[in-house]
Amino acid sequence: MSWRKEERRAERGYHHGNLKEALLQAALGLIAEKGAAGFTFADAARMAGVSAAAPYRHFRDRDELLSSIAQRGFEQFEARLTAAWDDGRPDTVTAFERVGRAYLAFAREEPAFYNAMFESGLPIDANPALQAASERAFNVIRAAAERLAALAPPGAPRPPAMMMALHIWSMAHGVASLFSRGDAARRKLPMSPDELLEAEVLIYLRGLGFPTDRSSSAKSAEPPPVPPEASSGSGVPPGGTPGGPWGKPK
Amino acid sequence: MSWRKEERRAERGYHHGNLKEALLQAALGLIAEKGAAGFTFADAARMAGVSAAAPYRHFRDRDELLSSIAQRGFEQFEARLTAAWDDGRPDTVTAFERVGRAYLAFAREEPAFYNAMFESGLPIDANPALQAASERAFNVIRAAAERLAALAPPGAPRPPAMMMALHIWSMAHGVASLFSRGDAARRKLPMSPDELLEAEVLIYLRGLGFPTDRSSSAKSAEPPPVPPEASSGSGVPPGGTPGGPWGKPK
DNA sequence: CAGCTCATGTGAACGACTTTTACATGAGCC
DNA sequence: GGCTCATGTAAAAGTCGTTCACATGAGCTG
Repeated sequence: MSWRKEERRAERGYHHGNLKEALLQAALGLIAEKGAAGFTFADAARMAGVSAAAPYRHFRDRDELLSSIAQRGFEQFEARLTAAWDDGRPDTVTAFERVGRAYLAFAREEPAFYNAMFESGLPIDANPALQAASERAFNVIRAAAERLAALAPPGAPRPPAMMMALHIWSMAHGVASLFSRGDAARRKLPMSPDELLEAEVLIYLRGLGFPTDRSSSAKSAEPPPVPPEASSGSGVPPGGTPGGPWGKPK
Repeated sequence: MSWRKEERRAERGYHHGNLKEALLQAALGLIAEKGAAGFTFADAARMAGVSAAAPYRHFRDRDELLSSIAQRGFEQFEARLTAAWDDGRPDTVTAFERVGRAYLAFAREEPAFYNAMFESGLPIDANPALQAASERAFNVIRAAAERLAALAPPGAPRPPAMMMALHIWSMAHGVASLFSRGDAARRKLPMSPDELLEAEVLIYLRGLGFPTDRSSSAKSAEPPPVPPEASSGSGVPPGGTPGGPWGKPK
């Protein structure tokens, strides 16, 4: 009937038991609340109920805590993008769009992670592990772009997948940074950030010669695994809105 | 033969004479060097040769100095975008491209301003003057988009200028944030940020139905078929490179 | 169980920063 | 010449990041 280690330690004697994790969680909350710049090492310690010196047993300094959070962020980011991509189902363009929305959703729903990853000003390429994690996340977009490029329409030249990936990334990051968070999010837009990005990507893909209408999707030589009956999934409809990527052309 | 005020004061007696300006300049240098997060009020004071309390005669607090810099940044930004736009000369698309490059050039050449404006985490919409300045800068892009939308090709529906402007802004900001500065700028790209953005915008415009080739400028409303000859061009020719917005279609 | 050891936490201390307060200086005006 | 007010200084309080010597106690070893 003896308690297991974690449970006993959680009752906080002299030794905290989970301090590292507790600090990470506390920091996550603080960053979400006040930004990575305003986040304070001492505050995290206080929130975990330990002295200001305790965190140094688990992190070399404040920056290492921040890096740890960014690292986790990139891992979760990668996971979400991978899930959204779902190996290109039901069709490549739809899945691609879903990745874009997942990007925005992550920026919106995980402001602390996003902040640590992209807005904290910490030198990503100084930390190999961090850089690798960010690389893995980007590779999801890259792989998706690869698949998209592979089914380039017959008439058009095949665009370099790497370039497409960088373009899509910059669009998603730009929209997320400018409109989907904190400051400028209040800027009154004619459409939601999700719609804005979706339209942007669709127009871009059309510019590359991809058919972006579900109706005209399965023409030439690519795998259309799914009949055109659109799943009425929740959230944003998977295709472009009827009438082109933007609402009312008139 | 008496010296004029400024000159006498510049010799620094008890009163500095230009402290406000000196602090702004010092801060600009410090931010360019160590980022807005690392910039320190005390350091700026030291650099100006005054005590740590002196700056409080000119700025309510550290944030107000930062806001002042961001404000100036937006003003210079607007000026540069306006100059780049040059009222749409010699033709709308060319001028539009130039605005994009001006955006990146500003981010690259004025890292301190750009940092204060977009990466310092200060609440832009909390300061009406700042918000207005940022609005004015954006309006340059908006006006350019308006002109572009006005000459929409006959076949295609006319895209909302506001949406176009937001799209272009997000592209420029995304490329600048991700690839054109500090951290991830080291990420090895297949092309320069300038080329990346140019291709992105050109593909986007083509997606809207705009002719993006100078040669076939006033034709019809479809993506022009591309001859397979690829230019291995260096530099960034102002139009789309012949052979499409990217280098080697192959 | 005694005792050892090492990971983990504490408290005190240092220097730097932000901001406030009381005081000093001197430029411009009568 | 003297007044006054903008602009500077020094000192102090409070916070942070960080280090160091020391305390605690969990888990092993016998």
